[in-house]
Amino acid sequence: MDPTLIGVPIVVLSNNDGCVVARSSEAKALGIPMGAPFFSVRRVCEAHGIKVFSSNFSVYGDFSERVMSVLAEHARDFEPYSIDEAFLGFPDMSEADALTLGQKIRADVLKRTGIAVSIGMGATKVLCKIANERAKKEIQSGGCIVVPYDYDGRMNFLKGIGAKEIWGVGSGLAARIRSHGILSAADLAEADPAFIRRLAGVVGERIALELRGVACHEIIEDAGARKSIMVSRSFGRMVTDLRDLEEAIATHATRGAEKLREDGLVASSVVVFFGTNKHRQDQEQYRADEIEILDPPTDDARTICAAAGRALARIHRDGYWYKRAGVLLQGLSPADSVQEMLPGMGAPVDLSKRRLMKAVDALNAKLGREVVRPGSTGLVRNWQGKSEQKSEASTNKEEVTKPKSDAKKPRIRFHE
DNA sequence: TCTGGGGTCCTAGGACCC
DNA sequence: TCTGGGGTCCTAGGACCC
Repeated sequence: MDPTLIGVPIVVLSNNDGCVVARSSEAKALGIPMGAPFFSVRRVCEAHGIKVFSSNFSVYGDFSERVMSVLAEHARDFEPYSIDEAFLGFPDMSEADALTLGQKIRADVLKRTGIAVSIGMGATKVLCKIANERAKKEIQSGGCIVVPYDYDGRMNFLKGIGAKEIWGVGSGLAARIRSHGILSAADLAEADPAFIRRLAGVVGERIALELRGVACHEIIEDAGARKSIMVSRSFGRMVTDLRDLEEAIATHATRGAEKLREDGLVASSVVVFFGTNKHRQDQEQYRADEIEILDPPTDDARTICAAAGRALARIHRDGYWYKRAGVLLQGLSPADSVQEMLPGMGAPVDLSKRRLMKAVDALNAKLGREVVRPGSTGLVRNWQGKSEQKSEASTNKEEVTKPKSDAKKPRIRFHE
């Protein structure tokens, strides 16, 4: 969006301008670590002229959709995996054809979206992920790497991959297998599956098998309905007042209810949680969560706000410096399923309420996010998080959401 | 005196991912 | 001073059933 940034070191920050969550290669070369708290690298950024941006998820979501739609054209089996990753399936393809195809897809995405992608190809998802990481790092690969199909070639390829770099192997699993001498992806592929099963459970066993080329993770074309909705934020500053906490919880509950309606779902319970700053061990710590049943299940912002408020009142304690609060909606089911309820299962759905929420959604779609919202969400909201370096670049303005198409939306979600 | 066995469902907590 | 947010899956243990 801004060609003057080509070749310039750049970092992008998490919500609340908290941590570094993305770095250009120039910023990586200057030694900015992934996940660093921004305050700990601010001086380095200033000293080297590193450009710093707040996150801008409406732009990322827009470009994600563009890239995904190009990718989907290229494969019969297509699984959007995250905002910037997808799995594509090509059964029975030769090694040479795979490389040609990968390069073709990469060129097509670049041409039509301006986004450079890296592509890893192999017999299983775990092998693809390893190849993709190498394609990203090794410029001479041209952005596309195929894991050798033959045994010797594959083992040679896996020798150079540390165990911790394997998809699905976190710090815990890496430490456990390391104590048994398993240091590389090749070591894990060679290990006895029954032994790995005992050592690392089915999760570890599947990873080991995938390294051998045995697919344990299929491409999931339809992820199905989601199982929970969470909305939470850190505060821009310490919060001590119950009123501020109430406003934040009401705001998150309102957004959660909106997400329910976007997906055509209702929730049967809401969990409220909040806590102090866990990084500040010099301060008194308090964390709490509390559930409130929603009967009948609902997507109505006012009902969910009221329930969340009751839960908060039960667990709130004065005298702490709070840093974060949120809301979790659980027990999700399709909204159209609650209309036929058995006797004793609660009051029938009030259709006038549904019309009201529809009107609210229509107004906010037209006039901008949060133009119409419950008064309990507050007016001043001095607890809100920081976003001080947001780029101007926006192809779909956050304030006005795009008109909804009738096409079924792929199930990709990301935080705002 | 003696007290089964097999199964499902739910939940909390942990690990992991991006 | 300052440290993100939103998910899924697996497992163990308890409740409960027949």
